[in-house]
Amino acid sequence: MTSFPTVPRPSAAASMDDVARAAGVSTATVSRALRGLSSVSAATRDRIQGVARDLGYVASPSAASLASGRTRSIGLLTPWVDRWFYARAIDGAERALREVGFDALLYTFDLSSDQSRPRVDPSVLRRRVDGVLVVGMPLSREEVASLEALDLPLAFVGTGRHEHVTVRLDDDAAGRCATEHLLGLGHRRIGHITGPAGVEHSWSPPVARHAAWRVALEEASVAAEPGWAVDGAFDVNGGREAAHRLLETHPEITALFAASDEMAMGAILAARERGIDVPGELSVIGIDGHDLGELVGLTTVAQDPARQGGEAAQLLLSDIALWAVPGSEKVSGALQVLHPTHLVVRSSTAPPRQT
Amino acid sequence: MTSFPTVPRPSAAASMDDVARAAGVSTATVSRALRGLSSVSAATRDRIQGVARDLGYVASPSAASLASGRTRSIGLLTPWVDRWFYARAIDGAERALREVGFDALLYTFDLSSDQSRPRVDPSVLRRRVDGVLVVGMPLSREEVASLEALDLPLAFVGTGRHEHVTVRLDDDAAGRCATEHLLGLGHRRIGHITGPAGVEHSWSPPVARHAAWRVALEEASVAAEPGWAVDGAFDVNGGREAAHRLLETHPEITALFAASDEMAMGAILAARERGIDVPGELSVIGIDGHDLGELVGLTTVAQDPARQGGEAAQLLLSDIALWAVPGSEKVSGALQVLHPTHLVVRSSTAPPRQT
DNA sequence: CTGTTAGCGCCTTCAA
DNA sequence: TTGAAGGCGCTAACAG
Repeated sequence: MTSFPTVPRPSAAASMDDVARAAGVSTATVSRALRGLSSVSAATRDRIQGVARDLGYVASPSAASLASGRTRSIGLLTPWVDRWFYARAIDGAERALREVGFDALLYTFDLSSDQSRPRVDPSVLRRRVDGVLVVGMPLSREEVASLEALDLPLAFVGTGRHEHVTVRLDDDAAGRCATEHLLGLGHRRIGHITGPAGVEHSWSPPVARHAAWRVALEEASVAAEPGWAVDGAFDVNGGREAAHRLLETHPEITALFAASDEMAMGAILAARERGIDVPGELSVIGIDGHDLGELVGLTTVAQDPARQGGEAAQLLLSDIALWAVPGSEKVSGALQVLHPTHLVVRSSTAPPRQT
Repeated sequence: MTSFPTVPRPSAAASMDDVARAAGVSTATVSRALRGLSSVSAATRDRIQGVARDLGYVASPSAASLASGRTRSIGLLTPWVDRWFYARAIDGAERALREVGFDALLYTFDLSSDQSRPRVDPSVLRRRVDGVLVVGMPLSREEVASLEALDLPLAFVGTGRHEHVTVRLDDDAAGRCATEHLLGLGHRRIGHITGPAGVEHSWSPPVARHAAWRVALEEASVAAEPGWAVDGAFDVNGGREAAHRLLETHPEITALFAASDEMAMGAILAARERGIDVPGELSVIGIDGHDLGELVGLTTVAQDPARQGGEAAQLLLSDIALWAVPGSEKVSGALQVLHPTHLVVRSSTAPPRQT
């Protein structure tokens, strides 16, 4: 962070004093009236509101924060704002916050595949937000600890440990749904593209989906080859590369379950590049319900990230409301909210070709 | 409360007073040292920084804002955070701001096609941000006026009137590039899908691209039928519907230039639905360089919204730095920055079929 | 180069 | 139900 020039700025906006003077009351009463506290008579409240409107009065958030200790804003922590799930979750969260007059502060952190991401240093959030919403960011244990050290309400969307408030889809159900769709079509040799290698937390979406795939196969009495599951980066190119690897080493595969739609799209590109017909020779299914899945006729297990983001924001807000109320700190302590998914069948899946 | 082995948590809210006391100086000196003002000896500065670090001191943004009148944050105004251009522009802007320690406040506004969008009411921004960055949002004249009434530095990305600081691609050049690519392949009957009906501002991207299409055709001595240009919503379905209308009424078209990649993708879907081969019977080109254009082999004129967002943020920051400095208010007054584009040829365009 | 002194604009006890 | 007064934590003159 480099230093930034500072200069004085003229302020010409109406202050609470102006309103108080014009309404013939004290600033304390103005403050109470404008915040809707009950201890103000309806008559004076209305008068004050009228005066405030006429004067175009807008409270200074800085002054209010300084005096009250609450900022009415929350920090949105995310590695990307320009990916499908993240963008939609952020959108949902922002709308829910705006609804109740909370600001959304965007904090993106580099999360490159080369692990060189700067550690999330949440100290900048101190005194700046009333709570933190982590959007789909896989955090290390140390990062989570430093977030918790802020002693602020915390919520997670899309991924998160069980000891936190977390809103996500049911990864197990989604993974089974996808796999069972393929099994139901008659496939037996079903490959899987999971997330990046090295992630083994059970609360990580790709890990849970991977496990669901394995269980679904077992339940169908299909003995999965070890090589049928390959890892890849969680985007189109990651899916493409992974699919190439898989199809190279295991051409017997007739169907493929990718842990995300973007990876599934990558897999479809890879199949095309190898001259493999989808769904004639290879069925492909993903998870997400990506808007552009239709471009390649992608069958998928759809979710609604915006709703998840909105609900997580609301949970966070209620935690914030309870914050500092004695004896009620851990109300929603470790709440896990699982959002529903639904199968969207398009043209990337079909029964296996009879050979 | 019983004693319990707790993680050594950073001291609960060390204030500037604590740092001053521990360093044996006044708070004024701490303030100066920590902000990197030159009027502090290197020795005391280092000492103060050390003490601050040891104490885990983090300045209160509210107090700093209240005292200085500057918030070190900017408002990001946008209709959507979950569309390709917007998400990437926001990402670029956020990173540029974070770089210099500025916060990005996200403000989304509904911009539904039914015109029922709530007017942008910028009064909430008063005293809350040092500047406003409008991302690709077509604002009415009244909305712009109310923004200007804030008397804050203002910048636009992707769209904006000439009297403002605006960063965008060269719509004219991009539109010509796309059209001339089709002309160069030998097409003469070239349709165009522009933006929503009713928008006629020359500073609007779809309008400028439409004009470029018309001029390019004229220069090639092609007399465009009036019906060759159709309007549509700026997304996949808008493009799809528009393409259906166009192909229904003007089947003689052999190529199609859509004002955005998402509309172009929609057009490709429409062609598929009508059994029209792309590029065999119909070439399609868009503008954007959307990540997923590759899924349908979309030829496009690519831009980099993240860079545009970043540059707009920097221009805004320099305007903020100059704010209230006598005689320098309008330095970048009406700066128009045009970013380059480049043609990406894939498989959705080809010479017209010989008939 | 450093300290002193006032606020910035609001919230929040405490009294009335 | 209202008012008076004291901060919240920091910055910005002005001295020295």
